[in-house]
Amino acid sequence: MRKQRDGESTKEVVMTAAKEVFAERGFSGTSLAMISKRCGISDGLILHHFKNKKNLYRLILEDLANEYAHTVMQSVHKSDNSEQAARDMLQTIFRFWSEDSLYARLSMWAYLEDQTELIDGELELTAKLADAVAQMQQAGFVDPRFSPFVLLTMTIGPIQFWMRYRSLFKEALKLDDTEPVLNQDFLTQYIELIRKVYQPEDDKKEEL
Amino acid sequence: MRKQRDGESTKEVVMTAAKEVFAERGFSGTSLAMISKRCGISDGLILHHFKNKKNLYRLILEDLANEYAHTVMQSVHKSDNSEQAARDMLQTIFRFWSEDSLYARLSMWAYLEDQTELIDGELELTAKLADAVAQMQQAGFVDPRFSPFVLLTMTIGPIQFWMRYRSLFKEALKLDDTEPVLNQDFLTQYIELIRKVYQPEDDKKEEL
Amino acid sequence: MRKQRDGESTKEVVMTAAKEVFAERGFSGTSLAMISKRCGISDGLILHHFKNKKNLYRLILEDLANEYAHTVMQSVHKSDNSEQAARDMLQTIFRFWSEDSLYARLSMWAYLEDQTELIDGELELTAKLADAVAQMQQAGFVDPRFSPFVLLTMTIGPIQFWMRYRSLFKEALKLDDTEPVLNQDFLTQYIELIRKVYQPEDDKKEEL
Amino acid sequence: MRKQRDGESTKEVVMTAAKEVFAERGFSGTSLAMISKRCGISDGLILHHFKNKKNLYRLILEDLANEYAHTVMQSVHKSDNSEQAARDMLQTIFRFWSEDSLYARLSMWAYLEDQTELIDGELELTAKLADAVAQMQQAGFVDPRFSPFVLLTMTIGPIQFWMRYRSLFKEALKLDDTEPVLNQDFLTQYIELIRKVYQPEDDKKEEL
DNA sequence: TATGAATGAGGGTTCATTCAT
DNA sequence: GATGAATGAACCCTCATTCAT
Repeated sequence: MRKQRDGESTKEVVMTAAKEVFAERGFSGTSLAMISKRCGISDGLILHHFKNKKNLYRLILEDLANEYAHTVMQSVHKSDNSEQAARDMLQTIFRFWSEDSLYARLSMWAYLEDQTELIDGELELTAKLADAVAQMQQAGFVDPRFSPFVLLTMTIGPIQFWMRYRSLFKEALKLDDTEPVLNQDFLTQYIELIRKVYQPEDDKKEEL
Repeated sequence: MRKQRDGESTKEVVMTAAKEVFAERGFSGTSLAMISKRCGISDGLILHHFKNKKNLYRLILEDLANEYAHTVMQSVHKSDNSEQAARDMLQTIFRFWSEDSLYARLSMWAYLEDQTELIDGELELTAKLADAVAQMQQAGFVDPRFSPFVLLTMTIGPIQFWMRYRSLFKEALKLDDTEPVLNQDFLTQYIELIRKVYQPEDDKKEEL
Repeated sequence: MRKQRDGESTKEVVMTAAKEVFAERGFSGTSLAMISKRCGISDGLILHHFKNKKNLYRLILEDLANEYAHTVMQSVHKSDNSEQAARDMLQTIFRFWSEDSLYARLSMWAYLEDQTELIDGELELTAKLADAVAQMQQAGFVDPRFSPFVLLTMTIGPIQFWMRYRSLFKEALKLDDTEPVLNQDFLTQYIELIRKVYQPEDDKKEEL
Repeated sequence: MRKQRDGESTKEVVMTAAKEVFAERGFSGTSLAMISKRCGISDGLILHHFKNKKNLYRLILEDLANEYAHTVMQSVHKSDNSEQAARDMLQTIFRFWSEDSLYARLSMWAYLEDQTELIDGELELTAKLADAVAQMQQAGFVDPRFSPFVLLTMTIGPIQFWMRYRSLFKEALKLDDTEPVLNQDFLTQYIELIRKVYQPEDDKKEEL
């Protein structure tokens, strides 16, 4: 029994719980009863505040999409085309995907369940990132032979893959490191490889 | 009405239909009625053959895992550590993920829904692939500074990412090419980039 | 937000809206939310003023019953037993049923839903009308062979039937007239027929 | 628990019960639970056989409409334009409305709840009846000054009105007769009045 | 007076599963 | 092997009503 009568806080409590459950079981695997149970708020009240299940889901996805876009965008804006700036941006993206597994899972669910809200949020972001890459190409920092979206694919793809398969790797390869160590290890090598990927061929000659 | 009394063929028909529907809507988003409708076999009979819904799902995932492992393994075994062999293997993997979207989707569903059957199938495979990479490192074909599992991540991650986001890229970057063209285009650049990733630093010096 | 703090006007606004919705969808087909939406007053406040849904319905029916009784009664009282007076009364009843479809519908709903308030209102009225008919019989204006309540049935029954089926007739008989024309047309013939019904047999002989 | 496994009989049982409950409380006032309770068949099974509530309702209305149309039509076809035949038809209609109150109530509910199935059934019938009246007018049996649909209104309207208000009359006029007696009494007078209504003016002259 | 937060019951419907045929 | 009748639980949602503000 909830007698606080504070709609705004109730909404927040529900959304937090819902975000978790939706991340765990997806839209159709989640019942209002589950959310209700997790946050102790009757499903009737949840519907009262969010109209219906789909709408609640939509709001959560939008929320998350904004958060992601905002975080990444900020690190893009701060970038001054220096290598360090680029490296920082990669770390931001990496952290977002790795630290908040909610986002990674919800994004996947949304993709599979044809819920386009999150995806739409990533659309704009992708265009921006591609643009940034193109600029870096013009500035001569990035290998110009490859199209920006292929480079982006080479950049973000491994991060998502890593998030999904790291525990599998641990098992398959009988690695003993703890996950944070593994993560750090991966990140170091990953950044070095990304450097290789983006590096113009000319650089190598110069390096010699 | 099916009166053919042929259990085996019935099973196959059901599994084919179920594979499609499960790939589209996941486990909890799929009802036996949907499968029944798609293959024209009463849900009663489906249960008769497969005991219950979960079991049907499990069988499908196992089936698929075997198929994937078998296909990829074959291209690994044919490999003679030459660069061409490596390139062939990448194409095989790429084709598997891109041409049979069923596998890509089911694999994702299984991951999200904590259904380990598919993942287990990929486990063994991953170990094999990592092993192959290690051998290539020892043979001097692959940059030895990176651990095999990071290299694998750099290899397969982009493919999966591409599968999922290619239509998004098309929209975001206002690309006019048809999807097959886009695919081929990507594959070409991707292979070149992978070459860059795997290439030992020494090679570059030699190249000069 | 209504902050007028005028209970009386609020009540009226609610009742007007409620009357409409109840007339359209009956008691169990109407929700407080519908009424609330139509008049812009929160359902909490509606309950505050009317205690509960049933009570609101009851009040509306009573209201309407009074209005009907009052209107018809007036035209009965003005009657001086002349044929013209009788004709006027018929027109009054006809107009009430045809022009204010709210009454016709609510009366039907009330009957079907075993809500006796309206019916009770009509009870008293019916007795009065029967009495009037009896007096006209004694005065020799009306065929004395028939009991007043059968005559009333022959009088009001067709009106209600007409209200309900006129659009059906229009369609079934492919009549092109607009509804007002159809109504007027019907009324003219109807009054003539009612004259036939009430007319004492003797009159006809006299007519010759 | 029903273990008879006879779909056809189950359907019948459900429809009989549903017809009663729908007649009592209308569509939106009836819950599947009520029907389920009355016939002892789980609501799940009801839906299994009838797809959904609306469909069940529709089937019942169609059923009833057919029955009514069939009954009345038969008595029309037997008619040989004689007065006796016409009288028989009236009795048929009267009996249908008075004996099976289910029809009267369901027809009213359907009208109010905008369920057109029953009404549609009556449409065709009305056209047929109007046609029959027109023929009798041409044959000189019926007063030609009135349009058939007004005459029909004068005929059927009172019957429906009577069904609805007879108990009210009993109370208002303090009649002591039992309802069957009252019914018979009404029918006799009603038929005589209808005779008056249809009778051509000429007849009266001839009568003299 | 007026709102809207909160509840619990019940609405129609879907669904996996069992079982008689 | 094959069907579909039958069930009961769960699902999302609506609703009348209560109550804190």
